[in-house]
Amino acid sequence: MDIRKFKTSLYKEMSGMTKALGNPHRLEILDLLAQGPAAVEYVALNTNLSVANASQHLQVLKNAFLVESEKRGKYNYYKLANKQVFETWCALRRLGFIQNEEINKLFNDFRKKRKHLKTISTDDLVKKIKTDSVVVVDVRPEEEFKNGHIENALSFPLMELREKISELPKEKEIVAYCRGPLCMMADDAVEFLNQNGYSGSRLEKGYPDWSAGSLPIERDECNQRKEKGKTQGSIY
Amino acid sequence: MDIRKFKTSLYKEMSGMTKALGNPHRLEILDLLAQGPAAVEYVALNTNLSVANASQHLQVLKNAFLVESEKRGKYNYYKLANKQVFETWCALRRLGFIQNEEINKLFNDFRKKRKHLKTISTDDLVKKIKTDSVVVVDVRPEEEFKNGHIENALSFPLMELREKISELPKEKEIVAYCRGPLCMMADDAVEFLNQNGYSGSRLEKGYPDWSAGSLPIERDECNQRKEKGKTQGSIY
DNA sequence: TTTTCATTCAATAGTTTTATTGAATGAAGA
DNA sequence: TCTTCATTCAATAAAACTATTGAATGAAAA
Repeated sequence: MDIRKFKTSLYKEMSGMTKALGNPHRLEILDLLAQGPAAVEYVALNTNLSVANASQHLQVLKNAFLVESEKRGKYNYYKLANKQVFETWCALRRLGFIQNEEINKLFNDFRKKRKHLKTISTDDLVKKIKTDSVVVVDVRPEEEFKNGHIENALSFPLMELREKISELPKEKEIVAYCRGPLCMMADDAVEFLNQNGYSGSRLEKGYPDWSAGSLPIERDECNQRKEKGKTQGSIY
Repeated sequence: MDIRKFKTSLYKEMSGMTKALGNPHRLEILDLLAQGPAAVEYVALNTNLSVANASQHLQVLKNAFLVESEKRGKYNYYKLANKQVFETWCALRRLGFIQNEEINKLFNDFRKKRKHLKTISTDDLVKKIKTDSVVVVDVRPEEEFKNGHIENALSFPLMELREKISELPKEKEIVAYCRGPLCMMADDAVEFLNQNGYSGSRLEKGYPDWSAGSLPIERDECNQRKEKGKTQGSIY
């Protein structure tokens, strides 16, 4: 039947996309690329994959039109193909938390172990920024900060927080944010801040969610440049 | 590293869901279940799968918490686990059409072959219903109509349209709708209507989209009942 | 030109997914 | 009780996916 063939082709083509999403590493890669363009080695470092393996996963995502690549100098930068990719990932993330008890448990158990850290919503942060009652701190690696960050946020990469913490004011609330709800960098930062007499809290979601909500951001002009050997892997 | 383990578990758990979505038959099943609860045999008939195979795919979806099942009499009815499942499927569908040229091509080629059929948006239909200038016709199988349909729509299953067409008024515009944008039943209906001197057009999306948009629907009171041997497979 | 090196390619073995088949289950009806 | 039959289960072979390894590519730098 003609219509059967059509439907078979259509759903098959659709599943090309969903198949590409059906792998834990590729989901993690998408979550990372939501921060901005990244080279293969950076992706590999931050996802605990070998370079060859990361490259292959990136190619799978590329063939499914979920990411695009662009050569800059000797690096090949991959990024999400468009906003809808991030929105779809958000829908999946939300679905996971609603439907899968195990995901909730994993998440809550992990966060509880690290004390009860204060969390604030995007709306609350917007209000607090208006009254100038908070300092917003971006704890992601500097590269990601440069690719785009919440307006007026300060870059305090988690790795450098120990050395730089004294630059922060003790009398203001410090709101830390990171890659997103599945990222624990902001939690680590808040715990460390609280231990040192600061009043810290974490933004519930991360930079990509903020940006997707059309809230004010800033971007480094010359984010093309990349110093030799400067690539800093995450500690995880 | 502790955080690495956590992330690995989290993304792995998430991929349980996306893996279940990574198969063309299961996408088609989800699209079908968006119409309402359906028994295994009905799913099998409408997706061109063997009963055993359909059952297995349904179980995969169930283990991923995407669908739920409920025994009624001797039938096992499966349905989408919640609204977010449909919303996620919509996000994926949208992504497919935005990103995948091949999907667009498939779709447009197929529709062009069947003449240029007039399509109207949900908003337009809402307006036209207010001015009472249209007759809305549900061309899905009767079972699906009974599970829920657009308010005041008439049930004209595609299979019975030929016999029942004379019951429709020639002076009003007839708007046909079906399962959704990937379903071609409404197209078939409109083509047949136009060939017979009616002024037909198809609603762009389908019943589940209408319902998800909180637009007015009706539901049969006694949709539990199912007459023996009444199960009508689609013609595809 | 030669060297360097980020990335990709190609081959492979191990694992997972898939469709098919026929049998088993078990609830409803006779 | 026995029969019916919608669904699930179990086994299997074919296909697809995955991580690993080491080599190949090819553009930038020396």
